[in-house]
Amino acid sequence: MLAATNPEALQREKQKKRVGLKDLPNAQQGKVVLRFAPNPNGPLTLGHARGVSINSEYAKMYHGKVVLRFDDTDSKVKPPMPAAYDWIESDYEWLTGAKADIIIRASDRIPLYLDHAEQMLTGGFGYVCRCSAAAFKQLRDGKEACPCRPRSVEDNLIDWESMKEGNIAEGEAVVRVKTEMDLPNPALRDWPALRIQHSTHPMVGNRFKVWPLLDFQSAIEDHLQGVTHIIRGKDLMDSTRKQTILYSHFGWTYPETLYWGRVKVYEFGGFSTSGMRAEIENGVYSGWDDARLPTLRALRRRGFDATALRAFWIDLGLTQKDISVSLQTIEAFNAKEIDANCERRAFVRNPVSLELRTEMDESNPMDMISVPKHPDGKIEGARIWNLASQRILIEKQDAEIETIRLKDYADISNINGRATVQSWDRSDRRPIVHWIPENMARQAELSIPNGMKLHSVKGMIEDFELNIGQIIQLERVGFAKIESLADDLPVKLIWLHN
RNA sequence: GCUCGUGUGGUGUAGUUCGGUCCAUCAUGUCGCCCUCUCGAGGCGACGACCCGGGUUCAAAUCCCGGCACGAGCACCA
Repeated sequence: MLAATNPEALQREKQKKRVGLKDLPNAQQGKVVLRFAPNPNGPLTLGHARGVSINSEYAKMYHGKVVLRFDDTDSKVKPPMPAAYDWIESDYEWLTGAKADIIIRASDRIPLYLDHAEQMLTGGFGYVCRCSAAAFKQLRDGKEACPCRPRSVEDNLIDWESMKEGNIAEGEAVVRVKTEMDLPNPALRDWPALRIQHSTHPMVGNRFKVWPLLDFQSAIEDHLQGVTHIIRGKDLMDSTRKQTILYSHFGWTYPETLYWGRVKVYEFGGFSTSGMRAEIENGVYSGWDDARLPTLRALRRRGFDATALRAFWIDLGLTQKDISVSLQTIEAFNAKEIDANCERRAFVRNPVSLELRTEMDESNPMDMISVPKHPDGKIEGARIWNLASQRILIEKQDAEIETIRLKDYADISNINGRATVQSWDRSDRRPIVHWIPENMARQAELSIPNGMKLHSVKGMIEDFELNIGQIIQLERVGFAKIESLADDLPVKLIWLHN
């Protein structure tokens, strides 16, 4: 019966998960222009990485471009940080493997915005408003137009010139975009486009007295750059609506707009750049690359891989849900990415020294052994261990077990600090432990970020071809990166993940 | 309060446009087993979800109505 009504239902296939990002609406190959527009008030964080990853991935899918735009039009509330421009450019490059196609700073382009503001005034779809913010809000909430609204273009232009000259004090005037005053959403009614700021901008000084607000600057610049698709947080949905009104005043077509929800990573909480900045200044954190911070610089320092990070964000995709993810998931992506490139080394925490009694005989005269750099042979070569000293180190915990197998070497019994070889081959199912010959061991300190704290684990590391910056997998411990190798000091390791 | 948005296993995601191929995908997680050599690795397996209530229909995760929950915006910040 089913066969008659719906033949295909008989041979149902398991469905597949779509891989990669959804198609962009109304996108043409080679013509897509996207943008990533951070505020340069610090380096990029894990949260920004979502924007960078998704925008650059779409650009790749459609052979389009990404505009990296610094939205630095406020020098009072969120003053830009001069060093952050370069940081962000290099963070972007690290993450995507290439520089952004176009890089611009809003603060370099103020005349363009002022010019459009003037067009708006001349065109009669904007006006200079001299009401106080509070007074305007009250009128707006009552759907009433403010007294400045019906003034003539000429009067507006006169005030506009005074604003630009610096003859009107901050807060005394603002340029508004005309909308319907009875719009259901009060946030949209005659929204402010430019305001007066007499403070000094760190990049361009005090050349300009009038500065555009984000909604205006961003709208004009998107048009100037030919942006076809905007991907932004859903907290900016009202921006889209405001800007759409402005676009129709100018006779432009608004770009396709997509949104994402808020992301929280359990281990880090939110990502407030200004919050981190304050904590760094207070000495709570050592710097932007402090291992406890969710900045890209900190993650990079710990050994997170850019490809893995991108893969993680692309897998999450673009949804409007507010989500909480675990760092563990990111770590799983990272482990998959780096495992094949990480050599293995032994790191013995809380080392206990044992005397190794081998009773060398014909069958096993070796005092040199070789252990693979990677268990699957994904990395060529071996680590050569010299057993001349006849003393070995194992972890205290492992020393409490009487019969163990020294990984890649021998089954032993451990009685009163004496390790006696029982068999070279694996003879039973005793636990396998990692170990190192004492003469191959070097002091090391592993630093493990754990929430707000930074734990330190001391131990001895296998001293075989260690290099600064190298990410290794400590056998039975996890991934770590070598931070420093000073001659007389313990090797410094920074923890990555399991 | 007003405006807007979102609800699929512990977490994240696919599927929702055009109802049947979905007793619902994949990843992560948890648990278990295996391992001729990392028991915090690797292999295998199991667990676990369509917010609720109605309606339309032969058939609803998918369409309609009504609830509920959560989130965001309502700055002369970005």
